Amino acid sequence: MERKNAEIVIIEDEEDILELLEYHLGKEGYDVTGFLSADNVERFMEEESPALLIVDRNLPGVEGSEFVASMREIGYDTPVIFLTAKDKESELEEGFKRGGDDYITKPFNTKELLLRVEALLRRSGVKQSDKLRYRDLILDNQSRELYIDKRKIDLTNLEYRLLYTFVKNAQQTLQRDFLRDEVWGDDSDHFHDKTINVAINRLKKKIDPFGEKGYFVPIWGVGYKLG
Amino acid sequence: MERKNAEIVIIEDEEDILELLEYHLGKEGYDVTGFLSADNVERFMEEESPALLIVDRNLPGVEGSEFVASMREIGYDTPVIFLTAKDKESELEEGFKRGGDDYITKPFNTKELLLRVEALLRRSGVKQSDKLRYRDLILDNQSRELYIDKRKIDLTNLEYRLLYTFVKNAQQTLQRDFLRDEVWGDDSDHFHDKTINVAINRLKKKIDPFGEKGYFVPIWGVGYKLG
DNA sequence: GCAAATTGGTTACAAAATTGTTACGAATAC
DNA sequence: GTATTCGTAACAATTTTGTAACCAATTTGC
Repeated sequence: MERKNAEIVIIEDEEDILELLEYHLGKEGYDVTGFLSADNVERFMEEESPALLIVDRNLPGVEGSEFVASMREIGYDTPVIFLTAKDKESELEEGFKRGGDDYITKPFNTKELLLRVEALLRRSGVKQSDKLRYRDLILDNQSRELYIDKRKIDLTNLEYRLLYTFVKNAQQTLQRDFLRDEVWGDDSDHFHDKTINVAINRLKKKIDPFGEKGYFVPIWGVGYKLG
Repeated sequence: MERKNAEIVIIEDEEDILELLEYHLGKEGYDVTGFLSADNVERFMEEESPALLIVDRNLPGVEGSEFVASMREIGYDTPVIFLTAKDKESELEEGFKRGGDDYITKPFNTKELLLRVEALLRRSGVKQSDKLRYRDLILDNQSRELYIDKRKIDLTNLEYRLLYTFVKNAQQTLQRDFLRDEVWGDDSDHFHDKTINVAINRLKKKIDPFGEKGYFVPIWGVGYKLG
């Protein structure tokens, strides 16, 4: 069961460790955002609702477990894995008591960290996000949104279904008949010649206003293909 | 938040360790049942539905993680903490992959074990009885009340369920069919077109009388999404 | 090569589909 | 019996999408 693409926030003041974590988690397909202190994390959480927090205990300013406690206080139930160099029993207890779910001591084994992240996401019931990618297009099928370079592009229902069909069948030439059945539904009796053209045209304008990317390549007499 | 009296099953073939665990967990108020092998555990689980399993990896007969995997296979989602003398990375991975939630190596620190048991019970337990947040909305699921900026907003039963469904599935586009099933119940034969619209409309007016916050974004031809 | 034929591209407009709003009354709860 | 809740209906407002007309590009037959 894959749960990749989940959004993970890391709060860690040691930059090399932060980078290491970002690298490994990113490679696994998680969407990682790193912070060097807890300062702006609350605002970020309001906006993004990440699925998991990895928090260093020993942060500058507010201490890690204090931050988590205050998050719990105001109602956030986001799963937390504490990270710490210290190994003292009292600190461990404090971390759990303040709402931590797991505890990993530095230096940590990367494999174990990844396994614990996965296990915790599984247990806390994070919904698997299914995103489809094609070049710089990211189709988030849960929110039914299209992102290009992290920018959200509004699509109508028809446009979304159309683009989805193409991305789902990337590398293939989609015949007009296929598109009609798949996107418009095969019950349509009178199907105008240019309906597909116009729809693709409008889609093109939205995702590539300057016509420089050539997403849709017409295959003459057949249909279209992603390019 | 006390979660004592929870029923815990321990499967451990070394009798002295089993006794030690039974003693400490019992002292904390848990209802503990020990097994020396996985043999009769499945039947016990059918009868008692324990809240947590503590499973030794190195059991006589069926290996611990195999047992857990087979439990998962037939639908049990009971949280599992593995216990093992071994510390090899491959075993760790196998344990997590087969559905374990946590991993403690022998000899273990009793305090840490108790903390991890508590944390896991907390996480897997009363998942929905807490507070749900979305932006400035706080849904207290115990009292079934909505707070906005610490001010209580009275909602009807339907309105609460509707809002709950949205907050529970924030970031997702909820299709009309889904909302009908989830909020109104799937037994409704004649479901009027506009029922959802009107309900959302009323909810909107209550939580955002001036229509300045845009909580509900219509997704044309699909449904609604929190915005 | 060149013109005719065929297919795709573009634009504006109108129809169609969907959502928003309000009022009314039946059902339910108090 | 009164008040609240909620579904229904009618109508308004909005958004989307198909159609048609025309232009551009490509292929085909000669």
